Amino acid sequence: MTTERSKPGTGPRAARRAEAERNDKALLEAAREVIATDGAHASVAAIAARAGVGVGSLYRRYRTKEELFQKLCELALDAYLAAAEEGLAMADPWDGLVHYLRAATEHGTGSLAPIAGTIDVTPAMADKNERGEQAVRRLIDRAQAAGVLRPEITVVDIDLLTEQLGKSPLLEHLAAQGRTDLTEAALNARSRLHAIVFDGLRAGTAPLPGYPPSSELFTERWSRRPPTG
Amino acid sequence: MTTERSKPGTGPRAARRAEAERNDKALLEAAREVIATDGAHASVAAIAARAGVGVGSLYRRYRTKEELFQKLCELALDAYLAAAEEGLAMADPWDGLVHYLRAATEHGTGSLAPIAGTIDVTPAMADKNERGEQAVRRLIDRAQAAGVLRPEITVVDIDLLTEQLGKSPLLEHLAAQGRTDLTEAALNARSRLHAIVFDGLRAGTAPLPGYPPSSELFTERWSRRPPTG
DNA sequence: TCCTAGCGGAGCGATTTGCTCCGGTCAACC
DNA sequence: GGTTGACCGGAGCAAATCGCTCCGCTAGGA
Repeated sequence: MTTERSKPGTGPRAARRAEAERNDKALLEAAREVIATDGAHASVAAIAARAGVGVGSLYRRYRTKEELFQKLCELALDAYLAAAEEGLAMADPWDGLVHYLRAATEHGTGSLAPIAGTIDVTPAMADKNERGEQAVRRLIDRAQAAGVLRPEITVVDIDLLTEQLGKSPLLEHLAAQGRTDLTEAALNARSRLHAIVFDGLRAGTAPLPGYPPSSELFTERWSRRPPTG
Repeated sequence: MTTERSKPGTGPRAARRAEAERNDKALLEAAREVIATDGAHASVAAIAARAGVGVGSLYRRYRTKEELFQKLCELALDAYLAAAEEGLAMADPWDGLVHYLRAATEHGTGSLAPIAGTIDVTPAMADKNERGEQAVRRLIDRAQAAGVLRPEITVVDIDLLTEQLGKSPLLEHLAAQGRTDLTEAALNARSRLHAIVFDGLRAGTAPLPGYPPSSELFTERWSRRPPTG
């Protein structure tokens, strides 16, 4: 990961390096939060301020705003993939699926959907997305084979559900207002909603209405640039 | 409603009046759509353009951008109240609740949540909100008394659920891209998700986790102005 | 003591904002 | 046919905000 020249790790300027790394983490998290509340209009100044660093430090690490956003997406896709694989590692198919859904919706990475279409899709993003999708597919197949997940549910259904639940207007709004005292209550409220939805996913109820959604619904969103401006 | 001097209704300048009314309708619908995609940053120019009118016409009807947004909120609250009363008029308690949820989530009025906190709450808004809340409470009580709705669900649960489902990132994004060809497929996909959630609301499953959410979660969002700027 | 990697943020030009203001249009009257 | 006047669309304004550059400064290592 690091190009080694003259003692890395605990090398000469190790303290600076550590600070830089902390700043990078803060930057990425701040970006997620600001995008969650401001959408694609999120400004670099707001992101830097929230991270507690100067805009200069931001631009030393990312050549452009778009590059930062792309990095953010790649990390989110990594998180999805990791969550799906953790779910697959669990013995119970239902618990595995719920584990994935919880991880994918509760970490806040779903909030960066608004930047879809405003940045270019890097090869890394496409690859990570592909691998994540396959893992989720396995998760679904396994749960349906065990008869615990409604049989007519598709990957697209789950993807759309993840996106719908990943964004929490309430939490984002409270965060923007600085009402950290209500965060715990809001998290509790959200977990109740999610529990309702998970129960709705269980097999045993009447078939869903309509037809299985096409995967085009998802791919088209990222492949196009915004509508001519 | 109109100050009558020299024949109103089919009066002398009736044609102009009709055009003005059409413009007003278009303006309100355009505002909803633009807010859905751009959030609170939605610009008056974008709204006017989407409505197909000049900004001048917008400002003749609303003295300020905030006034337009307030009107929009009042209309949305009217729609909620009407939907709840329609639900109460239905014989079956479950069908009545689902009717309300569908109406409240599918009309797109939920998308204006992002402007919460950016505009002042008018007395009319507070009143309409109060009456709507009471109607929803009756809807919930009735369904729980009939044993068809999970007994631990509260008004706040339902309000949060309405907000969560009211915003459709997929539909808004496709609309922003002008992909009207995919709208029907997106509507189908959304109705499937909603069906899943409605099934999750039905009585007969294990109790929800956590504790009933406090109503403070909702009221606080509207009562405060944004965090000092 | 000096060196220098990395820092924060003032400031740049370009863009976008909410809003005003005015010339043009068209149905209704004389 | 000419006049009127309500209503329209959008050019244009000052102010705010944008992405990004640049530079003076701080603080650890030699």
